[in-house]
Amino acid sequence: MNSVRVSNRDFDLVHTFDCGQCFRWNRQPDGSYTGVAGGMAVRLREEPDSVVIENCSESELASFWRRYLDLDRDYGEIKRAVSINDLMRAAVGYGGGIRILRQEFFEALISYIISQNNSIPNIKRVVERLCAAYGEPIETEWGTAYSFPAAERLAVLEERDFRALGAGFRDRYLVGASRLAAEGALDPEKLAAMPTAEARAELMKVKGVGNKVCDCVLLFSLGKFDLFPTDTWIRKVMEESFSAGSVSAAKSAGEELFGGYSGFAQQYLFYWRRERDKIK
DNA sequence: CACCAGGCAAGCC
DNA sequence: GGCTTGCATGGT
Repeated sequence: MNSVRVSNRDFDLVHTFDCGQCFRWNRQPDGSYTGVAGGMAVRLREEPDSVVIENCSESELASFWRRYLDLDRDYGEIKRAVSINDLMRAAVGYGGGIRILRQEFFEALISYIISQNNSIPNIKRVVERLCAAYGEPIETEWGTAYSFPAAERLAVLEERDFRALGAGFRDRYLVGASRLAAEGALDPEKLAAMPTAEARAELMKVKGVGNKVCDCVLLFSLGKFDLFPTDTWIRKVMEESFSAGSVSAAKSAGEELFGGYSGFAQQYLFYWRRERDKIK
């Protein structure tokens, strides 16, 4: 099996894959992470001076994984820029190996619709069932993996099919979003090219996509780093540390404080605050 | 049993 | 614009 080696500078597998931005990267007993993207299944492993990507060729690294893993961005610069106070220095110190993945648009859209009023373990469970039921199988050395289903595949489903996967009341949103995407009404390249505010307005026309889901999709799949997705955890931390209590106040405060680095700051804060709560 | 989980739409004001 | 309520499902 071929593998490639990349720098581990500002890149930690636990931080990146368990910070909450993605739902389909799974930590293995040996500490490696397996996942699927771009129709490819790979395994990442940390070594003392590098990260090894297994089941990946140099050309696959160059054409896909380098961008997906955001390996060409200078996170040292980002971390300096968002370290505006003691809280942010603590959060950056805690999750300093986070990289914002460039996830595929349709996968992010469906996953974050499922995420609303849901718990992360349950989100992962439902997404995994969706892939096992409707994705393409990929045979690997560590078992059968499944790609995230194409929009065309999900567009023929009915509400009851999503309900059978445990999606609950989000079933009708998933039907609608899948059909819109399959029709080409949601073109990720067009959305990516739009100014952030316009892309938000466009994506929020989808039923089941509100402020928070919209921001997560645009941040985690289209690189709209000027967004500060504000969920219960971020609202909490902004209330505690920046006295911005409401969701809208927290979001605008975050975006004013961090500007084009809002998405990175949000992710350091989210990971730090949520892990801190877990330990207690 | 109640309450919460990476919220949202609809119905009010 | 902002506020309230119901919502499938699984966990504590």
